[in-house]
Amino acid sequence: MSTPTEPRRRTGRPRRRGQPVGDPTAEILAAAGRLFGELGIEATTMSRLAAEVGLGQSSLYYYFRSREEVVAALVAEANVVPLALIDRISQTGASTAAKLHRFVQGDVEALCALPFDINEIHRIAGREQERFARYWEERAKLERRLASLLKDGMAAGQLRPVDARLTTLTILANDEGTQNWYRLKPRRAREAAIAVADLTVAGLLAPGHSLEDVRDESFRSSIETVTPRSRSGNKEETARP
Amino acid sequence: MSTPTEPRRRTGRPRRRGQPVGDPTAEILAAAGRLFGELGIEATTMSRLAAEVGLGQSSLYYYFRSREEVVAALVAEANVVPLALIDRISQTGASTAAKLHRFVQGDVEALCALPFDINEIHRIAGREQERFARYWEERAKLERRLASLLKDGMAAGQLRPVDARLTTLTILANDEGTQNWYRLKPRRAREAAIAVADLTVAGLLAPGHSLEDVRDESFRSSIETVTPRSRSGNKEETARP
DNA sequence: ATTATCTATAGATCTATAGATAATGC
DNA sequence: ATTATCTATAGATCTATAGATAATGC
Repeated sequence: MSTPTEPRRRTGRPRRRGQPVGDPTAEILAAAGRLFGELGIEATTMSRLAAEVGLGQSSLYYYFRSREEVVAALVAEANVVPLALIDRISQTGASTAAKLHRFVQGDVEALCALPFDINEIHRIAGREQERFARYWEERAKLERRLASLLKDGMAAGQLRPVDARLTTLTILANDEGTQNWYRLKPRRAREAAIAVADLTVAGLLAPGHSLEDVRDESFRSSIETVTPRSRSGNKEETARP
Repeated sequence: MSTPTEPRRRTGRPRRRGQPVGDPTAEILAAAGRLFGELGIEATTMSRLAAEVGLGQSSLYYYFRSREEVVAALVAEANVVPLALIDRISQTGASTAAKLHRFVQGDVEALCALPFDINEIHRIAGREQERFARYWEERAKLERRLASLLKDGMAAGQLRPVDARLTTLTILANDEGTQNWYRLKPRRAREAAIAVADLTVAGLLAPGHSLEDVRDESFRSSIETVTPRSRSGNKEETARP
């Protein structure tokens, strides 16, 4: 519970095998994410998770009250990255279409960088609406942001008129569906992310606007932006070239 | 094992509670599909499934060698509907864009009509490539069909030039992602299916072609086609209005 | 005799708790 | 004394099998 700034010495009975770490909470969560992706959430047991971080099974209960709590901790993270992404892009001075292009590409890449299947998270969070109220609030926020982006674009005449809400849900669904096939394949994921962004933007541009122009603007504006969008939420990933 | 034409009398010890049925295999599979969707595949136990069809848990083993076999039987069905759909549409005389529109709309609707989460099926089938070889063959077939449809459209100048394979995968991923949000919500699913089809086709049309024209042709051609695309693969579904 | 079910249960997990124990810190 | 681990285990499942049994059919 103290500051994790330095690799501080910890007391307590030593582990039977394996290196003592600082606060293992983060390590446990990272391992859980990996295993959730590898084996599926339901199939990941506390024993397996403990083995992954070099602890005894029961030792996990020192850090998490229950298995459910581990799941909840990861569920909580799922909407954070896309929300931060759309916030950051919104502050940009780019045109709506370019913003949309950047969002879709970034969202697909971010989802693909998650170690677990976002669709499984949805399913689990969906089964217990109250328990995961926070999750659904953030999801709703994300939807509102994206919908208002679309409305801006329509008002400006850059996007053709569509049902903003329905299109929002479709776009997010597309991004998530793509995750299924390109998760943890950074190179192909980037390629796919651009393809999805192209398809989405081209599908929404009003007549007389060219996808090429939007792409150019999107890539240019994403370079100009200060940060190259750190994917630091995900330690396991090697940076793509 | 005999012909299921008439509600034939069955012998054997009677069920403790519940109606005797003809061959319960189909009923078991239908119930399994429903439960897989409701509880998730991993969380569906043989006890729960047995209860659902009014049998004792161990009686299921008279029809299926193992739990895995039940899963495999449902996995096997997942690609059948979209494959049949693209075959049927291909034989039509419509333009490529209209065919594409019809396929996407039909695919989304068909996926949404499945009682279970197609993404979960993918995950399970993906984990054991050899065991589900048949599944992946059919999937590959579906991809080939769709890719060649796209190539036709590009050759005819109706679609803008894109990477056919990458776009194929993107389209299928989009359809599947949509399933996550509209499964078992027939009305909204239809609306969403049209939205996805619109977005997809608009995103691929070459300059000078209008989405409106394609939509008109798509709807017209789908009415002209003999069958209104029975969804008979899925007995539980009530027809939508 | 054959069939389709049932009851009972072995064996394998899995979660979560109780309580012991080996470190460090005071 | 406090902390972080361990060992051991209760209690709850879950899958799959063995073997009994109540029907029908011959």
